[in-house]
Amino acid sequence: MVRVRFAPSPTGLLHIGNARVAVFNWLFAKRLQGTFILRIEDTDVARSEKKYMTQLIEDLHWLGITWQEGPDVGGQYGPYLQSERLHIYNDLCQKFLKEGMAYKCYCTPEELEERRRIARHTGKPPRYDNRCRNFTDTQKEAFETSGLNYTIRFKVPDELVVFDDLIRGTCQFDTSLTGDFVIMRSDGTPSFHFAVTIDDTLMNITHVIRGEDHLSNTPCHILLFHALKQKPPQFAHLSLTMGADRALLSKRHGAFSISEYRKLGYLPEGLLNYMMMLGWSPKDKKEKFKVGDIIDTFEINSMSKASSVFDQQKLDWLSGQYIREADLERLLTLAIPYLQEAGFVSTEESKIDLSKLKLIIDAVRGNISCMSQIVHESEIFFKDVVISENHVEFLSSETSQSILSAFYMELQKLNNLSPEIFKDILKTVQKETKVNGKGLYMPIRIALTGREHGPELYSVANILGINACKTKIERFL
RNA sequence: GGCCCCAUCGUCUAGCCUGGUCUAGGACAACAGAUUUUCGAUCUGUGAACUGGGGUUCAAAUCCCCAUGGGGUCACCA
Repeated sequence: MVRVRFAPSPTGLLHIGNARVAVFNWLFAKRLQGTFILRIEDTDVARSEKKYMTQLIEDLHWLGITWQEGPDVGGQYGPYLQSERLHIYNDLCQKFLKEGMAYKCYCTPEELEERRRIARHTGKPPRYDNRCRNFTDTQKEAFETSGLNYTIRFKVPDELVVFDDLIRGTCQFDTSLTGDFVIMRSDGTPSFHFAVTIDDTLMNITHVIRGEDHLSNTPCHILLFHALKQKPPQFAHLSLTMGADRALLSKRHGAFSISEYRKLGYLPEGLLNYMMMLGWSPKDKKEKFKVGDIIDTFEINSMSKASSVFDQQKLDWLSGQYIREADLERLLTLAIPYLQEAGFVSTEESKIDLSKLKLIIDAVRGNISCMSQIVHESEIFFKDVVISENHVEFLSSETSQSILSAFYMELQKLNNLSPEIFKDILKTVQKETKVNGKGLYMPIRIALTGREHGPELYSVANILGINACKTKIERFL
């Protein structure tokens, strides 16, 4: 039975990079009908916050990712919050200490930092020098009675660690180059390395799928698995996602948190699709695909080894594609909160003209990539748009005036408007003014909307209605 | 700096494992044309890449080595 986990630390918002790791874990589990587990690594007391965990769960659910075991749903291998498992780490640590696999280190953070600084300065690797490892008994006793704070470090044995990575193939590390690392901090909380291996063992994790930033940590973990007398799981290290500057994707690259995208009104299936495109592609080479359709073809070893650059433009394109074919009722539901916030429609849903709204959404959906853009696109239907000076000038030109007045005359003959009627009267205006194409449409578009871009003019006029059209044109005659 | 991973159009990628079918395919973006009597949307098309150097081979994007470049890691963060 395949068991995989996504193990974020609740120290910030879930962003594209992390979420992508969750997605591939989830996909892998689905493909092999395994179990997907959510484990929260909140051992960093200073930075972990409950609200981030809540948000993280919400964001994952929004994307459509579900797990069989986790802090919110329970499971037989719990608890799934590392902060609730401290006694486990502690017991094991005592065992390590007793068996001589670990030792107390009395170096202070300041000393360590200073030594690292010097090492870096002299071009040496900034690793721990294992100095507390071989204290004599009298030295140990002296420290013991001193009451000084200490951390507990793992005695890293010198060996050549070899493992097969599902994505990268055989990887080798010489651990004599690795310093003894901390497994228990002076405040009694476990370090990442320690907690991870213990939990992966106790939770029977069969495959560890994580970012490539953990590749160099893997030998440390394998050593710990050995110390725990456990067979290490299979590893798969995913390529990383970078920003446009080729630096690891992070907050400073902009709005990359999942909740941010949600707030902007991206459709979750679009975002999910995009994240899967980073490092993987389906056999049929389609860019747009539904998760359900590709699960059976997913092979983790076919994933790209090279890191990829996050491309907002492509996300926008893909997301736009989903909006174009989304169910109109669904878009309506999604759009209403944005329109309410903008003050375009009533906060009481019963007072909203839903059929008109649907017309509007259908008219503008081709021009947006996320639902929040509906506000800008539909503003022309709800507000008297301010016309810029350039446009005023443009509309007062001789040809513009002739078109506008001819158009107005035609409107006067009518009681109502439809896309067809609009096209008909434009035909008449064209004949009268001898202007066609862009020259004919642009003055009317600008007079009606105050913009050069927008939905098809006939649907704009149709939605506006005959009276609004008349008054808007009157202003420029 | 040591160690590790990686390297195809500007970007995401196919091809690489199992050399020949690759004058390297697709998508985003860019540009051009068509269509819409309109901008946009849509459709069609164009330009755009095997990092460099050595090998192996009849033949290398594909296998090997070196160089270069990028990234990661070496924390009482995860």
